[in-house]
Amino acid sequence: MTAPNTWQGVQEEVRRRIRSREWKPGELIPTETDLACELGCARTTVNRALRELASAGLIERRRKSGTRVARHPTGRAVIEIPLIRREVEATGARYGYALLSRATTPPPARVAYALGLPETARMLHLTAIHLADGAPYLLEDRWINLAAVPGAETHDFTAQSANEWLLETVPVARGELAIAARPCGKAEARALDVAEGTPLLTLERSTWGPEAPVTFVRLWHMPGHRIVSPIAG
Amino acid sequence: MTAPNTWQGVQEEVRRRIRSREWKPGELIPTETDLACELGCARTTVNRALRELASAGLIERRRKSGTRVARHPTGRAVIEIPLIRREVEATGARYGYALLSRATTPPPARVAYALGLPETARMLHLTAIHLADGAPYLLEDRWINLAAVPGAETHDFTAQSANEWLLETVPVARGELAIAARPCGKAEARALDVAEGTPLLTLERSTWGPEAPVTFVRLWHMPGHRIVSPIAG
DNA sequence: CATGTTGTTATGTATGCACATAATCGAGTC
DNA sequence: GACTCGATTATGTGCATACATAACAACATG
Repeated sequence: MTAPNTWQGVQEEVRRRIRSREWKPGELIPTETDLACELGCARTTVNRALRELASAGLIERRRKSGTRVARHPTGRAVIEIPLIRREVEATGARYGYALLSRATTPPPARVAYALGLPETARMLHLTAIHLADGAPYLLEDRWINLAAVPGAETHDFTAQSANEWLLETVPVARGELAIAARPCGKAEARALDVAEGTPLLTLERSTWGPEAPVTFVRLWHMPGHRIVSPIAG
Repeated sequence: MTAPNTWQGVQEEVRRRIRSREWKPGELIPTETDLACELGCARTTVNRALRELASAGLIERRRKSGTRVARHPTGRAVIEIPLIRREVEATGARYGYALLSRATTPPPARVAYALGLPETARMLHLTAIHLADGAPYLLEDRWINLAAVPGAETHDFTAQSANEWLLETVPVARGELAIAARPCGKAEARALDVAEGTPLLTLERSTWGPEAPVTFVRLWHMPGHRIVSPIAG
């Protein structure tokens, strides 16, 4: 084995030794210093290679104790959350958007709970549909916390989706995603032109700004929709 | 603002400037050298901070052109894929497992297609149920490529789930995850004790070894199951 | 005008060194 | 024996420097 001399090379070599069971799960691997010496590169280089492997979950590191091969390499899938418009356009289809309803009302319990807001909070409730080549693609059911985004009250959402407007307007600090399968209700059936009760994939996103909750949105996908992503390992 | 002097500090400062719109979306930010000078640290430190921000999607970097704030900060959710046993035990419940069926048959078209195998391939078909405190938790419908994992043919899967055995036995190179909502079929209804047609969340995983496809598995979750994960941003 | 050639520049990476930090081990003390 | 406290050690990080590489720009040449 010639010296790789790049952190990618080192990483590949370590991956190989793990795959080939040369280093078994749970086993301690050589120290950074030893590896650097063996592979003929600097410790910094080994460090970077191992650091990324650790964040990928392939190895576990603890100061002083050393580095060991993860016992149960817990795979992780990274799901990208693009703009819906981009998602549609990426399939080659023409994107369309229409606002279906708009109202300022207190949130239902499930929304208030998800955002940690009182049920008396003033919120803007929007429903909108996203189209691909004129056909329904996605139904959006959104609640915006007016205390956190006062501008939303006067903004016109008929041309641009709340999705895009919020991204441009409000800095997002953190969020949470929940994926579930739900039966299509009456309202969704009408909007998506689907039989009531059809299993639909729904995504729920809660997002928080630096201080206050910003928005909660439930997205209803069309029947058969799949979220696909590679698994890192 | 005192000099942070750590890459986390630099990162936080950059995040702050982006959040506060001091650097606007699409805008070019100072070069690493300039930032290092301004913040009173080495370029290496700035580089690390920016590198991680780029991989988080908050900024976009190109050689020579420089670094700019991402126009549409594409959030990403990281879904952990733990051992099912661990997932159950993490809820505090007692884990149980039972093999339901076992057969060596050629794969149906959808499985062959997902793995890129001919429909004449020899595969081991297993169905099994995972229990939490004795109640159905998850139905597993698995296909194993016997050409890639010959040992599976003689292995006894009544005690240990294929999930765990494969993880310990076969090195995994890459995989793909697909999430969908499906109506519960007749067989699933019987195994999970759920009404036929109920919307169920299904996960499909295809995994490949260094050379050949290893296994395809479809997991049927109980009604109402949610996959929850934080969104990085 | 089209096209290649050469600089310039910002990011990407490797290296040697120093010190920080956390965890572990073992000696010494009560 | 239990406990405290330091020595040891592996990882974590910062810095200065050097060179690599990609991309853009400006110039030169047919």
